[in-house]
Amino acid sequence: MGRRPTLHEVANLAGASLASTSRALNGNGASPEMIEKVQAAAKRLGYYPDAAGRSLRMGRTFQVGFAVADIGNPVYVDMMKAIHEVVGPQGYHVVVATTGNDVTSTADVIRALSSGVVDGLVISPLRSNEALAQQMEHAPIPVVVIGRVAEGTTLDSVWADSAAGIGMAVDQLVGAGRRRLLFLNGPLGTTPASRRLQGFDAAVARHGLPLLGMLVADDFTVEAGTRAVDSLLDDGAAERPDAIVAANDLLAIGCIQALRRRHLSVPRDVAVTGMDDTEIAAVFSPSLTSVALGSRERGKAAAELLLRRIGGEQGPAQRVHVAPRLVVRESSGGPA
Amino acid sequence: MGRRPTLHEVANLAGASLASTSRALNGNGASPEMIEKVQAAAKRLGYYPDAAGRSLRMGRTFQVGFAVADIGNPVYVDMMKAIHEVVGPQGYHVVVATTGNDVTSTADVIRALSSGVVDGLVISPLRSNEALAQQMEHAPIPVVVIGRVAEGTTLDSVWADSAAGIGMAVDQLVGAGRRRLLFLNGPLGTTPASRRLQGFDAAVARHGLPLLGMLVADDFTVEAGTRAVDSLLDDGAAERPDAIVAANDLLAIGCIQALRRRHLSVPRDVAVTGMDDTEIAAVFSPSLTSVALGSRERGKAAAELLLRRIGGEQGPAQRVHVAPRLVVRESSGGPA
DNA sequence: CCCTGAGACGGAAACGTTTCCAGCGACCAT
DNA sequence: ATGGTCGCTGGAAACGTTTCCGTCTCAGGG
Repeated sequence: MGRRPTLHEVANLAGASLASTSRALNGNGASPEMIEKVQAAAKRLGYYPDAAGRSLRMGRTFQVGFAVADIGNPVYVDMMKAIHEVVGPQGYHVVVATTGNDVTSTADVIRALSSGVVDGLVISPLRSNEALAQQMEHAPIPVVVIGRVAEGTTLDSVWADSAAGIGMAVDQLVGAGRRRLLFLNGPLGTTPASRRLQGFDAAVARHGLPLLGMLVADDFTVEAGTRAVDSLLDDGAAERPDAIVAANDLLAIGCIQALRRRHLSVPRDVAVTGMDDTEIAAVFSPSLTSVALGSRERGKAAAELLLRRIGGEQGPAQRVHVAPRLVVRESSGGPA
Repeated sequence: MGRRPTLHEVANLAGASLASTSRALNGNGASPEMIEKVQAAAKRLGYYPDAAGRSLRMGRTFQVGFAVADIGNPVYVDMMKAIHEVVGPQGYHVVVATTGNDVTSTADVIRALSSGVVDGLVISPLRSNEALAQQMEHAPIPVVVIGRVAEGTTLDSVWADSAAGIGMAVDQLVGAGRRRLLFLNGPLGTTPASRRLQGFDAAVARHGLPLLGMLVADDFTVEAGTRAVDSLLDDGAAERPDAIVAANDLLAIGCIQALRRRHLSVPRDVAVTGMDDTEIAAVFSPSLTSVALGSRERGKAAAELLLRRIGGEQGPAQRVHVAPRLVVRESSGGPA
C-alpha cells in the first residue's frame, strides 16, 4: 500500500511547471519535447491523476449511477451490463445503488448520488409519484428513466410497452385454445404491475374471455411466484385456470414450480407465459414462452441518452421506445 | 437541473463561518444554538455536501470497488449484492468494474480504481500471475481477493475449497453407482478451472476410476457448455460417460440442454452435477445437484474485511475460508 | 481580583487538479 | 526596423470541503 505520486512531483522531476505538466499529459498545447519530458517523468513515477482532485476542479466525476430496486433481478443485471458496455469505453465508471421498494428511499438515493458522486443517473423506479418525478426533473444532474414517465415531463426516458406485450402473450394462448386465463401479478402499486395488469385486462376483454381475477405475488421473485400459486391451488374452491400469464419470468418459473409439485403438467394442464425473456427462459424445462422487452437495448439506449446529456446536449426530452417481442416456446403449448 | 448550494452559502445564510458550519453539520464541537442555526440554513437551501470536495480534503471517497470478469455471472451478482448490503449502511457506494479475461486489463482496472476513485477493492480474478499479485499487494488502497492467493502474501482473501467441493460431488456420484465420470471444465488457464480439475482428478484417482479425459468449454456460460457437450456427442468414437461433473452451474445447464436434444435422460442415462448452487439450480428441471460455495458469504466476508482495512486495522493478512457444501438433487440420481 | 482552563468560534491552509491570464521569445509581414 | 501574431510557458486562482491553530469569552478556583 504505497503512496501515490502527485502532479507536483511529476512537474518537479520533469523540471516543468504544474501548468505545463498538466497540459503535456492532457494533450493541450504543449511542445513535443515538453510532452516527452513529462511523459517520461510520469512513467518513471507511475503517476496517475487523482480522481478527487480532478473531479473537484472539472466538476465532473466520470461516473454514472444505476439505481434499481433489486440488483439481483436478471433484467437489471442485463441493463447494468449494457450500461457498463456503453459508458466504460468513454472512461466512465458505474456506481450501482439500490433504491429499496419505497419512494422515499428512492429519493434519498437520488439525492445522495446527485451530490457530486456521479455525472448522471439511470434509474428504473418500481414505484413513483409526483414528488419523485419532480425531484428527478430538477436534479442537479441529468437523469434518464427506464420505464414510463408522465406525459409532458422534461425527463429522457426509454420504455417498452409491456401492456402490449402481455396482450401478445394472451393472443397466443387464446390462439392455442386456452380460455380460462389467470394473471399472476407482482406487487400492486408498482408501475410495472399496473401496466401489465392493464394489458392483461384489455386483452382478455378484447377476446371476450371470463375474468378469473388475479393472483398477486408480493415480490417479482421465484419464491413469491411459488407462494402465490401454492395459495391458489390450496384454495380448492377456486376454478383452475388453463393458462397463467405471469408478469415476469421469475414469477413464471415460480409458478411452474408450484404446478409441478401438484403433478400438473405444463403446458398440458396449464400453460404458462413469462415476461422479459431472460436467459433462463430458453433453457428452462419446459422452455418458457416469454415476452422480450429488450433489457439490453433499454440499458444501452438509456446510457447513450445519458452520455449525450452529460456532454451538454440540450434539446427536448427524448423518449425511446423498444418494441416488445413474443418468443413462443414449450410452456405455452406452442403456436396454434 | 438546478445548481447545488455550497457550504459557503449555508454559512452565509446562517451567519457563521465556514469552519463552524462544517462542525455544526458534522457534529464536532459546536454549540447547540449554532447547530440549530446551521441545520436550519442547510435545510432551507437543501444543502448536501459535495462528494468531490469532501473526498479531496479527507482523502476518502466512500466508495468501494468490485471487479470481476463477467458481472453477468450469477455468482458475481450474488457477491455484489452481499457487498452492497454490507457497505451501504456504512455510507459507501459500490463501483462495479469488469476486468475482462486477461491479466493486463485486470491490472488496468486496479490502477484506474486505485487513483482516488475508491477507498478499497474487492476483486475476484479469473487469471492471475506474479505481476498481478505484486500489483494488488502494493496497491495504494486495501485489496481483498475472493479466490485463492499465494502462500505468504500480505493480501486479505476469502476462499472456498472448490477442489474439495468437486470431490464431494464425485463421491456422491460414485456412491450412486456411476463409474465413467467426465469432467466438463471451463477455460483452461483460469484459476477456478485448474483448482476444480485438480479436485476432480484427485477424487477419480481416489476411487480408482478410469480417466475419460476432460471436456473444455471456452467460457463459464450455458452456451459454451452446450457447445462442448455437443462436440463430445458428435464425436461418435468417444465412449459415453454415465456422469458429467461440470465446473459450474451454467456449464451444467448447458450440458443438460445438449443431452436433452439427443434424447438422453438426466439422470437416467447421464447424471450431471454443477457448482455454485445458484438460484436456478433448485428450480431447474431436473433440479440440479450442485456444490454450494457460498457466494453470498464470500461477498459478505470480503466486504467486512475490506471495511476493516479501510478503517485502518493493521494486523497480518486474513484468510477466510468458506466450506463447500454438496446439495444433492435430481440431476445426479439422488443419494445412494 | 487575577489566573487558568475549557469551550466555542473564525481565519486560513490544505487536499490535487485544470485553466485563465500574462509574459516572453520567435517569426512573419508591413 | 517595428508592430503584430503565434506558440509555448509559468504563476496563480479556483473547485468545496475539513481541520489546524490562534483568539476570545466565560466560569471557576486560588
